[in-house]
Amino acid sequence: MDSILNYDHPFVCSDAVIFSIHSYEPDSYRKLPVPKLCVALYKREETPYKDFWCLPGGFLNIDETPEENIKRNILKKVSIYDCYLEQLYTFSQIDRDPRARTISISYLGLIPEEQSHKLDCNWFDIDFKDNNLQFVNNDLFLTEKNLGFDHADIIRYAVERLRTKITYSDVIFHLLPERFTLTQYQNAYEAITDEKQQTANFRRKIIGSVEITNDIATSKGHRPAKFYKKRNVK
Amino acid sequence: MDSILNYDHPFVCSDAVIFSIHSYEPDSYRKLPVPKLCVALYKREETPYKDFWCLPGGFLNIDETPEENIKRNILKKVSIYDCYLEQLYTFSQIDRDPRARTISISYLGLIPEEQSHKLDCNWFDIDFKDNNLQFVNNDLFLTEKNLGFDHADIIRYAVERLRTKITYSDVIFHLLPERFTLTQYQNAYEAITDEKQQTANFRRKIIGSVEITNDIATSKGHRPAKFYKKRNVK
DNA sequence: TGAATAGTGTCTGTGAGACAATATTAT
DNA sequence: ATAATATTGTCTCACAGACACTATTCA
Repeated sequence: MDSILNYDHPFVCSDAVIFSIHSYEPDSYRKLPVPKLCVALYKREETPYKDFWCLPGGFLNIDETPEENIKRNILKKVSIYDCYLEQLYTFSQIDRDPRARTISISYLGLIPEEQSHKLDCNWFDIDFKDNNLQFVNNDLFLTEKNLGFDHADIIRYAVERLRTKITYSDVIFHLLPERFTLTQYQNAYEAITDEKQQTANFRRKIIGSVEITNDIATSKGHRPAKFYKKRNVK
Repeated sequence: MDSILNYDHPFVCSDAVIFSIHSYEPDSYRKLPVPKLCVALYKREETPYKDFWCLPGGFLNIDETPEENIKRNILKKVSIYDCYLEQLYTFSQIDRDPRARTISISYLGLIPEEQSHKLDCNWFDIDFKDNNLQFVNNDLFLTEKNLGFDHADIIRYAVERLRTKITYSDVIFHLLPERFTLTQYQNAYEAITDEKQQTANFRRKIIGSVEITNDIATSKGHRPAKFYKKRNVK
């Protein structure tokens, strides 16, 4: 037993890909009409990868679980104190960290737009150009090469997981407010898949997962939408 | 940087849930007519969990990847030198190993029946009683409590993953021989899901994933089945 | 009234599920 | 012929996709 206790073993860390949807209303500071899937990044201030943009995360202490660790680190690095989180994949290329041998337990996180705007955190819209991700925050434009470590790989993997998962689960509700219009729902879906849906078909597909409320959206110059909420029955 | 290099950090290990399908032909040493999903276990010879049955796995060295590590350990502990493997989940309860703080990167493995019989390895049929797994190898009967560590949790998780995955992917072919009858295919599917399929419907569902060969099975007293193989086009 | 967005109707094809029937082999 | 397993046919229903249509608000 003691023999295992002092052999040279890898370090463990966590990294989280936290997504939100940013809508950019026409009356917003930007004129982009398309809702975008976006990700929370922070700029590293130490070597290695100083000044590169990274996913929030950090080294796992001996007395904490990876879930506790990632929560601690997303609060510290992107100011998010609460969001949906699920384990994604464990990345373990030998050379993924130049400081030491590390493996990273990655997490997928989701947070609704309204909450995301309240945080001291840099959100980057994700553009899917060919097969390469690009990241945009106002005037800041990043490619995969501007990200530290293997974090572009992790984000790519997280996008795939999210796209798959919205087809058979309810996770998309973690990106929506408590009450939402079906257009908001469809916008979120399209932002994730990067594919337009036909409204009538889309609504038939998802109508069973929501229930209508008595609230009605305010709008200008057109018919206002009804608000829905997640249906909680199985 | 050096500061990270000597802090007390968790150990990393791997564990593999390797499945096969055992058919038990009526002329076999057993009279069970139902094909069974089974899992490769070995009996631990050291503390902790001495004499408990465990998944093959071991501690990750500083210079190997988890994939290399799990391959090394399944060869050492259940004599499997080659099989399909994919990462499953990383288990990390604080107290999962009484020796030290460890996290385990788990893998899902699949191996066809003919290969499984050639190995020096104990295969346990899995019975799904209520919500509790039971494991049977001839006269040996195990419940979840006879397994070491959190390995019953890991097996449970692996079964779920496998059940989900056969509905949208081709992984089931890793449990079948190169050439197989559609009855073999259906048997494997039913062993995994623990649910009977209607043959006509099942065949229509999967017929696009296979192509027929010129070979015909040998059989006694009834119509022989045609052999199929995996269709390799996309 | 018209612009703008919300929301619905209909047709078609595909595929799953239930159930019944036919086909082919060895004895 | 019969037993035993392989293999196919038919009907129904649910749902996805394409596309055209109607509804409601404010200016």
